[in-house]
Amino acid sequence: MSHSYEYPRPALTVDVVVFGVDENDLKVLLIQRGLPPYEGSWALPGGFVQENESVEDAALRELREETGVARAPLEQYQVFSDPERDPRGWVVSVAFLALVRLSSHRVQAATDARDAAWFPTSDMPSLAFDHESIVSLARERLRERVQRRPVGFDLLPKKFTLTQLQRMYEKVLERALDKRNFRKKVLSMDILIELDEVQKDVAHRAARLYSFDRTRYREAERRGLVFGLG
Amino acid sequence: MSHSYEYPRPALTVDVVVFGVDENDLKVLLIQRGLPPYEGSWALPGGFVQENESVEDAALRELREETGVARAPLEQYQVFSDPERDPRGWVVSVAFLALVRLSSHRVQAATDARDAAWFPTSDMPSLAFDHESIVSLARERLRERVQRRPVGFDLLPKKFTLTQLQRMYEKVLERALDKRNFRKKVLSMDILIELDEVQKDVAHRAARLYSFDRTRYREAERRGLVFGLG
DNA sequence: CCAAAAGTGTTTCACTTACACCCATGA
DNA sequence: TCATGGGTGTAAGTGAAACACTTTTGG
Repeated sequence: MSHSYEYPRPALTVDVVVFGVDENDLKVLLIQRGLPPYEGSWALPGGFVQENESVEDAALRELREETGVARAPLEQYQVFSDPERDPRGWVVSVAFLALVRLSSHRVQAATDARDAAWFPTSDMPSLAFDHESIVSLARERLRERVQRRPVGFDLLPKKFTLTQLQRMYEKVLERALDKRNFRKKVLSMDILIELDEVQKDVAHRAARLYSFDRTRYREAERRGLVFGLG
Repeated sequence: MSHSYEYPRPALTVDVVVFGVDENDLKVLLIQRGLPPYEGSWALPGGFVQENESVEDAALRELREETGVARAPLEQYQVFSDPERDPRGWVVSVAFLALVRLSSHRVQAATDARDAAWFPTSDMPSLAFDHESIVSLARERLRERVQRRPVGFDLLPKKFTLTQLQRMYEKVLERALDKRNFRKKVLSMDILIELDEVQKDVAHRAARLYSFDRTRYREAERRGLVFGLG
């Protein structure tokens, strides 16, 4: 390693794949570009990293600026650095995935973006740059992640039914799960709080609500629990 | 995202944590810096990414230049971007891990390096920059990786005994494994070729040699095998 | 009373774990 | 002949998977 100023430097960006789920779909938040290149195309939210911040800070900042999402668990998962990936020249991007409660956020187009909207993963427009590969790798990572870490709860409302939890897993994993086995397993981990509350406004028997208890999760983990679901 | 030339740019480097095992230890390849900052300190091999290459290319190139290792499976695992991490200023680094057959490589100090040597992970010097965190995260990743993907074979000679395989796992995972269960499991996957050859020059019964067959592994995977060991 | 989803246990099977002795070889 | 690691099988236990009916509620 020599003196850094001797070397040409890339532009450094972050791209964030923001996932949410509703009753029907796993969705990704996209923005429509307001500037060239790819003006008018849909793309991932993201932008340039600044000198006084880490890439994590930059991803959070862009998330706030472009989508109004104030805080979300973020995870860095891959650097995209093919020299040809950006027509403007040498632009290296760090990809993140973020999980949000779809219900709690109203999206808002911001700087540089003409529009912002949620798209079901099953029906997405074609994307600018190499953003399609970035999204498809993100889905892969999310699938792995959700099975081994209790991150799926970040996609649900704070209070949820076991059926909502199961549906979320089924959408992320893209396969059906057995109801009884699923419930048995989740409950046996002892990481949920059973609330004295049930669903409202449903045209059938109201389901019990639960919430994820991170403290209990950490305790269970110390006692030897290995989280695994799906 | 706006025009990239409007933005300040970081220097971009790669750092490679090269792992090897011998009969005694899990080891990491380090170089002793020949230039400031941290002149004389031990550090990870690595260097600046060039404009016409991806970070993967850069990692491979640095590996070749600094250690003589021509090809090794490389995996990107984290970006380190704390603005304070490098006293020279804004230097963002992409960390890789690489697995090599210790026996097949003679290390050689190269450009910018005063010396290069293998250190047991249990007895490493203190390192330049944030390289200690980079190494400790790499060990974590290696542990996860080796249990879920057949990458450990890259640390062994092409022909190995089941005991060597087990010892390698034990060093990486830092725990003892049961001999009979380990053998049963590995062999049941049907991904090894049992050679008509045995160990040479040992002062006891010579063990049978095996080799890993990637083609068979891929077939087994298509048939539904989920690799898991340890 | 009907539609819709909530809620609940048992059996089977596969896999993991624990465990100890004889064998082959070279010194 | 001894020291050193090589090589082997079984039984018990644990966790995963398959599977269907009754209950509650609102409309």
